[in-house]
Amino acid sequence: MLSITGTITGTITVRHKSNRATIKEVASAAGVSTQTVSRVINNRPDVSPETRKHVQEVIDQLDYQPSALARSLIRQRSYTLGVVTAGLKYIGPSRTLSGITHAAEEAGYSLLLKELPSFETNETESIFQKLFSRHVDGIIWAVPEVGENRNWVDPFTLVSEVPIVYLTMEPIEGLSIVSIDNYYGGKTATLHLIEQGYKNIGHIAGPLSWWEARQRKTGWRDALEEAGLEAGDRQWVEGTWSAASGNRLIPKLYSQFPEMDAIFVSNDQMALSVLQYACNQGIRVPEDLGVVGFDNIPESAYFWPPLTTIDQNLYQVGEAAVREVIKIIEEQKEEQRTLEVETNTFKTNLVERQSSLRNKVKGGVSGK
Amino acid sequence: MLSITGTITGTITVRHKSNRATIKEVASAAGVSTQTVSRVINNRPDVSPETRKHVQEVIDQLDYQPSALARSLIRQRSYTLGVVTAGLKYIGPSRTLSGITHAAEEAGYSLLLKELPSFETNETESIFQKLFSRHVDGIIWAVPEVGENRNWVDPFTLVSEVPIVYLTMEPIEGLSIVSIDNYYGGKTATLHLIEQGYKNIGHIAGPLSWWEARQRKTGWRDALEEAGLEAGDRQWVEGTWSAASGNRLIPKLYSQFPEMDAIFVSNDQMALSVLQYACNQGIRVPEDLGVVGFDNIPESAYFWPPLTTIDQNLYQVGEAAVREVIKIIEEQKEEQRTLEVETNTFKTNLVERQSSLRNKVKGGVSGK
DNA sequence: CTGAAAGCGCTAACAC
DNA sequence: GTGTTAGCGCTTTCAG
Repeated sequence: MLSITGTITGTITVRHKSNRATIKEVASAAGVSTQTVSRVINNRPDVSPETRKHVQEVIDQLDYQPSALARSLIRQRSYTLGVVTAGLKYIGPSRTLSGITHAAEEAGYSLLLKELPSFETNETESIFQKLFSRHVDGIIWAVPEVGENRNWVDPFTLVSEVPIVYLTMEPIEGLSIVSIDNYYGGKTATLHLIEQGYKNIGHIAGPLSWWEARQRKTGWRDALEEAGLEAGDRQWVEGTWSAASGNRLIPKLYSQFPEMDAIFVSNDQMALSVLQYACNQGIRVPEDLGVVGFDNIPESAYFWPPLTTIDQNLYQVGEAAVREVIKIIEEQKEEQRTLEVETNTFKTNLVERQSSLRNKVKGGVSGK
Repeated sequence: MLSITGTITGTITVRHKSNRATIKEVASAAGVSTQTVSRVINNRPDVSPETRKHVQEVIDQLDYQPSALARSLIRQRSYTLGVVTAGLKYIGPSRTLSGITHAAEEAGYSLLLKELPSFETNETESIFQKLFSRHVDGIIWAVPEVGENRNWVDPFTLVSEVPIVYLTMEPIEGLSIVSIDNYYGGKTATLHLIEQGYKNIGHIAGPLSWWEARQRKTGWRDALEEAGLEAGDRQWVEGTWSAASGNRLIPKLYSQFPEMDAIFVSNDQMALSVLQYACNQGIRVPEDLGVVGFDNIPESAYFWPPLTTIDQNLYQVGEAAVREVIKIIEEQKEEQRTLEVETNTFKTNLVERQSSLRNKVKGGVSGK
């Protein structure tokens, strides 16, 4: 899409002096050695109260701020985490990132951010190299597992360089992983529909190259089979996560599976297009068709009818990842040897709204 | 919301060696001085072909990667940009950030990310200090102008330290700014409704502490007044951007302004709740009520009816900000004196969909 | 073409 | 308590 740019150019005199005071300048201004200044800024005990006070005054006056770069170099510790993400324009990755930024801020760590150009890229090696060259203390690999994108670089080789926490992937022994239990989510959604009395439950899956999409689909299938219901191949289709794909696929699914009376859709965007289709075709939701989505995007409470969905707390996942990686970083300082490697899995929550409540009294809009 | 956490703990032997090769090691392994290695990795001409080849082999063999930290220190140039954002969980800020990451990657710059805990915080001073202490070459202040959040620190003082590009704010002479023309967007939306023959056009504004919300509202008002239509105070209400607020306010607006036959809503989420309300009340859109939103979120094409909205290319804004700040960084190396400080303003685009098309033949879903 | 010396800004280890 | 020396990993003089 073309946009017109308006540019107002004004020539103005600006000088970037960039005259940050150094420890040396502070030292000579205060008439002490750099060492003493160092002791003051690091709150070391062995400085006389008067000296400390005096040095502190000079520091304030010169607006001195120690260089984190120089410190990182000598301490071999940067208090910086590398974060690798992908698809920031989607709600999921950015929610996760938000959890990461807050937890990192709280712990006093800075963040070096890289966004992969796509979910499946083979540039992962160079991304890691760039992060290593900036001496990150740890890495959070916040890229969902898609296709072979976990296999470009051997994770164990990498972990030997620096602690790494992986997000959203199939648990592997020896790797630190934080995930949402998507299988549980898919199962919960489907069980809910079964409880509501629906018998013929279809599914619009996400792209099956995604681990999360496969997990959700398996949850759907297992719930049906365990309830003694059919879960055949004609009962599901594979989407791309986009509402456009849902829009395209829902007629196909109906033609394959005409008796369908409920549907578990693998994300809220695609569920939205199902609601739109239903509205267009005069199919009543939830009477003729029960619909459950996944993600609990903020809008879903305002769809028509309000969408029952599976809430996943990705913010929490981001926070947990930061805490986990920092834990490993701190531990490795002490005992150089064995580490507890954990897999943290968060459960999802069912958010019941009108789109699936055939039995109960239909209320108004309910938030999450 | 409470989530159950499942933790699988496995003790495993992992050793983080972190044995990155140094230039010294490469030098002695290759039997040359560190200086020669430095020349090779920086592609300097004055190395004999044989030496270069030999050194390069040793580098490859040792998997040597120069330390960006040490380089930054000595060169007084980090090739790192500070990015300050807020509200990453919203679609706008993360789209902008995505544009920033891609343009930065392309230009060979790393990104240090900070997210403000809220849009209005007075911690801005310390955020800047932290970025300075990491020697960022420039800063992108990607926080929308809300309330007094631009006045915590004098921007001119800051700019004297390091180049800064501000996003989404009222142009100020001497500051480098990249914005969307929200006034134009609001005007375009309203003119479109006028062209469709609507006469009584209401408005749900965003929170007026936001510069963008004020601009959109002024665009709405001016469009009406220039067309000789009324734009009184009873014709608008102030929301919070959330769908919940729209849901709460739309009855109020109707009671203030019963003859309303169209509405310009300041974002798509609130517009969604208007559509839901209309559906509930049996108000036909677009026949009884024309609706135009703002933002063009991906879902808006799948609302019912599909939502006419104003598309703003925030990805492009992010890219432009990176290019602008890098331009200033490079320029300041050469001529220490005068700089061209620019204000870049991008126009918005009207995306016509069913929710406002009373006159034209109603088609199906139209994408952007 | 190549190496030796100095130093970016800071801190660890040792003297006094 | 405080200062001195050395050096994190690299690049920039300046000799040779």
